[in-house]
Amino acid sequence: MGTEERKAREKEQRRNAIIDAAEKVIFSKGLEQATMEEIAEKAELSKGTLYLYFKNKNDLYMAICERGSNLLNSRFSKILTGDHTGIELIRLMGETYLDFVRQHPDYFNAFMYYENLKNTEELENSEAAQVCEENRREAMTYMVRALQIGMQDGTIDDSYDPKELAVVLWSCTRGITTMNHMRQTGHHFKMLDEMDIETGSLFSNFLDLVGKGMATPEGRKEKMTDSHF
Amino acid sequence: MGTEERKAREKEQRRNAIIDAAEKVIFSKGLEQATMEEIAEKAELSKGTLYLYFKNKNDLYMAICERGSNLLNSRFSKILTGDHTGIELIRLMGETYLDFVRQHPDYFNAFMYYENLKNTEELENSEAAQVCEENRREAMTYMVRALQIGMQDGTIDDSYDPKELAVVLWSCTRGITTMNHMRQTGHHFKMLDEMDIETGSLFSNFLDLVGKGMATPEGRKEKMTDSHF
DNA sequence: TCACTTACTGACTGGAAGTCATTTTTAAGA
DNA sequence: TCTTAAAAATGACTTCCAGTCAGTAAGTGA
Repeated sequence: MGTEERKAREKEQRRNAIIDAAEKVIFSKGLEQATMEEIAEKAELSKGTLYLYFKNKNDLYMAICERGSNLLNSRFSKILTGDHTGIELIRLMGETYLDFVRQHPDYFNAFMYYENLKNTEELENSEAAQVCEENRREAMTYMVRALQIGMQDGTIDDSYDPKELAVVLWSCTRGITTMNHMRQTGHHFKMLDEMDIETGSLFSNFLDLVGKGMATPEGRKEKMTDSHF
Repeated sequence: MGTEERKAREKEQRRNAIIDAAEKVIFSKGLEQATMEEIAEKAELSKGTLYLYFKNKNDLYMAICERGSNLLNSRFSKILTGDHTGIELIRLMGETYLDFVRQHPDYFNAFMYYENLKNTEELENSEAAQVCEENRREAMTYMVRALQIGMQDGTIDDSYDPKELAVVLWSCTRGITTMNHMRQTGHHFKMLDEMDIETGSLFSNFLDLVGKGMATPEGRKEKMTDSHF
C-alpha cells in the first residue's frame, strides 16, 4: 500500500522537473522574456499544470532561488567541518561565495531579484522565501562562529564585536561579489574595463586590506594572501 | 523669433513633468504595479503622449535613474572642492553615498534595477543609461583622486595601487550601502533584526576596519572615526 | 466494471504595453 | 484676421501574456 508514498514522490519529481525546465528557459532568456507557456512546453506539460505546483511565475522563480540558496549553504557548512584557523575560515567563506557566483551567475541573479522584491506579503507566504531567509541567517551564524574561533585562536583581533564584524564583512563580500558578477556577465561596466582591473583579484585585495584591520598585532606582520596590489 | 527656443524649452519642461509624474506613481507602488496609463493621468496627458517622449516604460524609468545619478554625482563633486586630507575625502564620499541612499531610497532602487538589466542592446541605445555610466566612471575617478591625494599627504599607505584600491573600496561601500538600504526599506531581513545590529554604524565600523589597512603606519595609531564596535 | 479522486488540459479572461490613424493646437505667411 | 502646414496630443486598437477554470483523462480501490 505504498501508493501514497509513491504519489508524493512522483509529485516531488514533477515539481523538480518543472523547476528544471524553468531554469533552462529563464536562465537562457531572462525572467521577463521567459513565458509560462514556454516553460510548460519544455516540461512537456500544459500551462495550467504549472499553476498546480506553483502559485505564480514569481513563486516558480523563488523555487529556483531556493535551489541556489541550498547549494550555496551546503558549501558553507562544509567549510566549518575542516580544520582551519578563524581567519582562514573567513577567507574560505569569501572564496566559496565568490566561486559559487562565478559558477552559477544565474542563481546569483535570482538572489538579487529576490532581494529586490518589494512585496513583503508575497515573501511571507512563500515557503521558498522562508528557506532562503533561513539559509542566510545560517550563513551569517557561520561567519560569526568563524570570527569567534579566530578570536580564540588569536588570528583575529578580539576587540571587535563578532556579530557586527560579521555583518560588515558579509556586506563587503557581497559588494565585491556583485561587482565581480556584473563584470562577468558583461554588465555594461565600461568603468572597470577602462581601468583595466583584474576583478579576479578584487577579493584577495579586499582580504589583504581588511585583514590588516582584523588581524591581531602579531598576525598583522604577515600577509594574509599572496596578492599584491 | 525665439519661438524655436521656447518650444525646445517647453518640450524639455513637459518631459520633466512626465518624469515627475512617473516618479510619483512608480515610487509609490513600484515599477511593476505602476501603469503607463496612470502615469499619463498623473501628468494630465494621454498614454500615447508618453511614447513621444520616451521609447518605452523602461526608458522612462531610466530617465528617473539618470536624475538620481546626476544628483548623487553633483554631491560627490562638491566634496572634492573642499579642503580635506585624502582619507577624509574617502570618508566623506562614503558618507555622502550613504546619506544619499537614506534620503532617496527610491533612486537607489532605480540604480539597482538598472544594474540588473540584462538587455545590453537596450542600454547601449539609451541616452540616459549613457549618462549614468559616465557618472559612475566620474565617481570612480573622484575616488582614485582622493586616494592619490591621501598617498601624497601621507594619510594613506602608498604601497597600494590607487585604482585597484578604489575599486575595492567602491565595491565594499556599495555592499554596505545596499545592506543599509534593504534594512531601511524593510526588506525582509530578519537576519539583521535578530542580530540586533545598528546598521547606522555599519559604515563607520567598516571605515574603522578598513582604515587600519589603508592607513600609513603613523596614521594607523589614531582612529579614523569615533565609532567603537 | 463502476464510482470516485487526483492530475492535467487548453480555451478563455483581464489587463497592460505599445501603435497609429485621426484630431487638436500652434504659429508663420498672406 | 484667415489659411494652412507642421507639431503635438489623443485614445481606440492590437498584441501579448499571466493567471483561471470548466472540462477531460488517468489512476485507484471496491
